[in-house]
Amino acid sequence: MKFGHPLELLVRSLELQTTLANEDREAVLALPYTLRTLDPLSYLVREGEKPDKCPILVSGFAYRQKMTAEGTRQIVAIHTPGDALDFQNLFLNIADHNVQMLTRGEVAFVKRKDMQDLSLSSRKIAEAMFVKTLIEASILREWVVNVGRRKAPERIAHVLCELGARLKSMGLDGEYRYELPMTQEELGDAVGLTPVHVSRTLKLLSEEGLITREKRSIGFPDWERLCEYADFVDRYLHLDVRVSP
Amino acid sequence: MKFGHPLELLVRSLELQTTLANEDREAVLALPYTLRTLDPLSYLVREGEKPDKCPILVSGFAYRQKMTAEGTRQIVAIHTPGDALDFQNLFLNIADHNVQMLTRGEVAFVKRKDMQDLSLSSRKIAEAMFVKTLIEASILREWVVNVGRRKAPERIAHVLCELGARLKSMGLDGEYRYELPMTQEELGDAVGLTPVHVSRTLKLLSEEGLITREKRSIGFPDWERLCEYADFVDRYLHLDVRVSP
DNA sequence: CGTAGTGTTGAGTCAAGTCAATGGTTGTGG
DNA sequence: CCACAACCATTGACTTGACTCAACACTACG
Repeated sequence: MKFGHPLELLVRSLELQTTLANEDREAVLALPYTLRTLDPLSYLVREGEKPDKCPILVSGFAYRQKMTAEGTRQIVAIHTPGDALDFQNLFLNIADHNVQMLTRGEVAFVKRKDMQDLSLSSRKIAEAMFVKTLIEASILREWVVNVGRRKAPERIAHVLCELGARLKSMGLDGEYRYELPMTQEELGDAVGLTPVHVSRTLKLLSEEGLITREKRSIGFPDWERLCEYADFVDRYLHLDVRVSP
Repeated sequence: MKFGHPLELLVRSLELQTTLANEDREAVLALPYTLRTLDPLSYLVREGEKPDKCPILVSGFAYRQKMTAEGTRQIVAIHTPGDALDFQNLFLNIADHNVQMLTRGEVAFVKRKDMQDLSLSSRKIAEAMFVKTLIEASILREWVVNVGRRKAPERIAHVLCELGARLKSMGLDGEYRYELPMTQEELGDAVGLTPVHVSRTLKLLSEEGLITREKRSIGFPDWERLCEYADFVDRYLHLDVRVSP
């Protein structure tokens, strides 16, 4: 999929929940930015730092992460193209977690100041940003549930469902198949399991016929059944909910 | 601790991170509200519903919760007096989780419309609300880490630290002792453990001299040591961070 | 005084972790 | 173009942290 303007996906993402006026769309597309291609593991935000730029993911994947004192890592969010990676930093001065590239990909860096001005100039855009933040919080709540209360197979199935639903909502991948953008170790860090157990669990899921695998490409022979199995209900993604005008 | 006005704690809470002008403070205190005393388990927000009022916790404790299909419960947030319990609903139309009273307490209900008008009338207040939302998201990220990557003793110690730090920041309880506002079963639902294991773990923590217990009152003989043990670093609470003007 | 809601403790089980060896891929540099 | 290294995934054997089931004690309260 090709886009004329790197920020077009951001607009599309904002418009999933909010209706923007033409001038709002244009204001977003008029944002000055620097486009860079980054390798996996590149840091976009570092815990403890005060960032002055707002990165927007144009292609590839990124994730949010925190380390424990023991040295274990927990991935707390996965980001897909079109996601703004730090509305946070517009209003909080110190990053409380890290943001890194998951795959190779392009990022548009917008100056903190320009982003602030944009949100000040249009109430619609400010609202859209707020809504996006609320949805991120909603996803975090579901992750707490996932990690706190579901067993390994359901837990992994659940993130597979979430990723699939989110990719589909942005029109980013085929219907019932996508390329998992991470290693099993990273998947484990996202769901609070060890890589070994992730491997065994994926094997189990495909033995049950819930998924098919070919390298890192995951297929979903029966999407409904998998959602049922994983206790995946997409309400928390607020994909179809238009906010009142 | 006694307050003249039920919404005074909300103002104080907002002012932890933001500096409000006098007129902003007065605008908040001028909000029309209905004060009600609610029993434990009373629902303030129900998943799937579209709420038309914005509850603000005046006294007592509340929590956010989601149920899995299996019937297990996960508590995803605990709220202390002064917390607004749904800025969310100002901008998202369908609740994706439940909010309930944890203890008996008072709640001021503000009309959704009045709250929206307030956020429209003052940029400072809108910003303060946004900041509060971002901090809730930050706490959620730490909860994902807690539940996903820490073992039972550290995990429970961590929430004890968090509650202590938050209560202290609002001047709501003694220095190094507070009354735990929940049963061990509820504590377990907050950290993804069974009540039996919570009981054993609390016992272990007090045998290690990390906490003292008397009924539900928890004491902290060596706060620093407990924080160290629990890997508790309060940065994610953004307590002392004033946002730039 | 009985009952319901808590918290505690013990014994046994099970899910997930640990450690370790093996095999497949990819990419790189001689 | 091959050899090697680095990374990733898989599998087996064993350990352990947390769960389950069950019994019992304590308290508050009608």
